[in-house]
Amino acid sequence: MSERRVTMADVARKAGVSPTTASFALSGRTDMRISDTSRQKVLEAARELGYRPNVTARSLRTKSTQTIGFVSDQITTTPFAGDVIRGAMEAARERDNLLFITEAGGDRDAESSLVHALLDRQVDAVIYASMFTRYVTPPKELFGRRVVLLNCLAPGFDAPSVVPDELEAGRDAARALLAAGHTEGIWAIGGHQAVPATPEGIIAGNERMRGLEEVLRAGGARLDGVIECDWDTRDGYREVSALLAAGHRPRALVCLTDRVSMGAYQALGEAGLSVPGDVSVVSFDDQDIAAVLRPALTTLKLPHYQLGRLAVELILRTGPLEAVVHRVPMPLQERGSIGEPAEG
Amino acid sequence: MSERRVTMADVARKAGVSPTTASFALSGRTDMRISDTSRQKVLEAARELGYRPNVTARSLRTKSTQTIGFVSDQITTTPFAGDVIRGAMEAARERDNLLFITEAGGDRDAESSLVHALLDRQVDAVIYASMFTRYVTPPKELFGRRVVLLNCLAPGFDAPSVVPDELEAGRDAARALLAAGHTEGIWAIGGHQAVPATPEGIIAGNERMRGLEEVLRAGGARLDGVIECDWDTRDGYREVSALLAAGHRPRALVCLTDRVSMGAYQALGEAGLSVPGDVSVVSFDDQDIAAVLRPALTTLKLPHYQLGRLAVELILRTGPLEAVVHRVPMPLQERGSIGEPAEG
DNA sequence: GCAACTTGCTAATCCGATTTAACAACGGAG
DNA sequence: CTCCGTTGTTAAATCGGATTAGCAAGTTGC
Repeated sequence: MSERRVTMADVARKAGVSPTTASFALSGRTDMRISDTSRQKVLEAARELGYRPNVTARSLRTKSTQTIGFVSDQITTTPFAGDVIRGAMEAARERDNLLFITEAGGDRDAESSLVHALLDRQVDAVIYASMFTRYVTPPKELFGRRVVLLNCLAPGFDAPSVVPDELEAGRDAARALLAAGHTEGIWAIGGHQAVPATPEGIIAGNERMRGLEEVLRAGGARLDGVIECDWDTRDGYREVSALLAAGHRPRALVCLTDRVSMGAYQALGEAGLSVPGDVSVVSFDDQDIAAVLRPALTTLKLPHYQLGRLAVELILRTGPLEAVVHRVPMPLQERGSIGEPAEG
Repeated sequence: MSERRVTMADVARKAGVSPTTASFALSGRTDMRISDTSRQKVLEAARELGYRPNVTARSLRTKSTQTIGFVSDQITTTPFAGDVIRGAMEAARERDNLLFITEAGGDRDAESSLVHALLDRQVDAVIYASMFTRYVTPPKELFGRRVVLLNCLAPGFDAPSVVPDELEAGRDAARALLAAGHTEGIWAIGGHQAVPATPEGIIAGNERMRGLEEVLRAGGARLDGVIECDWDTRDGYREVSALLAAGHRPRALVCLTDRVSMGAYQALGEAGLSVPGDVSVVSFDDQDIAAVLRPALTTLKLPHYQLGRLAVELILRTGPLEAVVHRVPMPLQERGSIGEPAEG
């Protein structure tokens, strides 16, 4: 990229010392004896020439490129991507690292090819990311490499995972309802089980429900029903409409995702029921719509930024990576959709 | 990253030739005479050992890292980011290049620091991107470097720009209305001028209006009025409500962005006017909401993916980059919001 | 039969750093 | 005065490839 860069040799020449001395002076190693005067001369020369080390050349010897590869199935479409990448990027920058961002689009061959491209560039580690929490099988090229699994799990693959703490989020949803006084008339919309159209429910849905049921039961509250459905707005609308049409009068809805909540709002509105006056709603994910709904939705936020950040922080810790599952808290975004139980 | 890689020396040894011969055989250069038998032996050995060249080491000599840096002000929040990056990434992959993605968050110091980090890693070129079209001053570290400006303009800075063709989009909006028979009762909402809260209007707003007015006039149509306002949903709602309250009865609205269109829909709905039966609406940007509004919005799409793709394609073309402004067409997304003029 | 070319291959350098091994110069101990 | 240990510095090797220069062996031309 044009204009010869200043090299260490240039600095050494200007300072009147050998490249070796310049190297030691610049790296600031104390185990090699460099006089203060030499060190000053080198530092001064480097400053004047605007010297910056060539990371590529250095890495040839040191084996460290201060570079991390990021491979995901999808970075576009989803609201997930931006914040995860920003979290990873900021953590990387704090330690003078840079990120190669790639996307395989779910294609195994593309994935292998991308991992090769990353390894050919000697990345120090690879983040293997999924856009929703699920089980994955990383490409064989990653075996034995320094890898962190982001938002996914791979039993048998020797690497740490970083995932949202869905179980605790389920508990927190229950606690939020209990704290507002809800003990009956509670329904869950979206259910434990994933149906094919909602693969993101496989892990998230199950754990949210487990946590929810555990704390409700311990708190002496009752879950009147669990409605299984896909995780889209129309599903929430349809199921809640049906629920009301069947004569049920819920006091609180636990919607397994914000899109379902949005559908629930529509159904409740049509039935003349207000949130949270007649029915409280607590949700999960904190997607964009959560804040713009009226009333704004109380929801347990997927900690995208923190997931990205922690993945990089693990990588940059010294020492080998342990195959542990790190669960990142999903903070409760308290907004206006939970109230006291309606009378009657 | 663990496990010694296979080097070219390994391949040469296995093939029983010198590293030099192996290098020539593998690079497939025809100007160096290598016998077919030697070439075969080398290729065979490389295949068996699973040899892959070390791009980092190679770049030390060749000066090319097959790596491009991407610096933007913001990659999160905005719907812009995902598609731009995907376009850039896919174009890069087609030519065996990888992207360093960085975000400066509008901070000049961070920007300089990031550019340095990129240059230290010997990137072949840098894409300097803005999240909305505007004039920028790239950091001085980029002077004399191979740079493409994405979605921004920098007069005096010797680099090509890639921007949406807003002027032609304005013309196309006019053509779409003319084609449906509209010649009067046409109002523009969002105006030419940017107000402080809507910096993205500075360039986009002006050019869209210029194109619109030019073609409407040439087509014998009349623009009844231009309403200046910020580019948010509430602004569209307020201005269109006011317009109707003042007794005007528009036949077509040209909304300068989809968010304004959404507000206009609300105002029209409240006034009992239907789209497109009573009032046609044409818009710009094609944000997520455009497709989910009822009726779905006919809008001129910001070509994010194509912008990213073209930026990389320019960089990967051989030869010097010319400081030309490349305008990428904004395709008309024909949906349901334009109809024949209402009788009246 | 000998110079002039080809052909096929390799030794040696280079790219820009880091790191190992060794070498002067000096001071103190014996 | 020699031996030895410090101290400060540098020559040389190394990392993994690309590239230049040159060297043998075989062909061709006359």
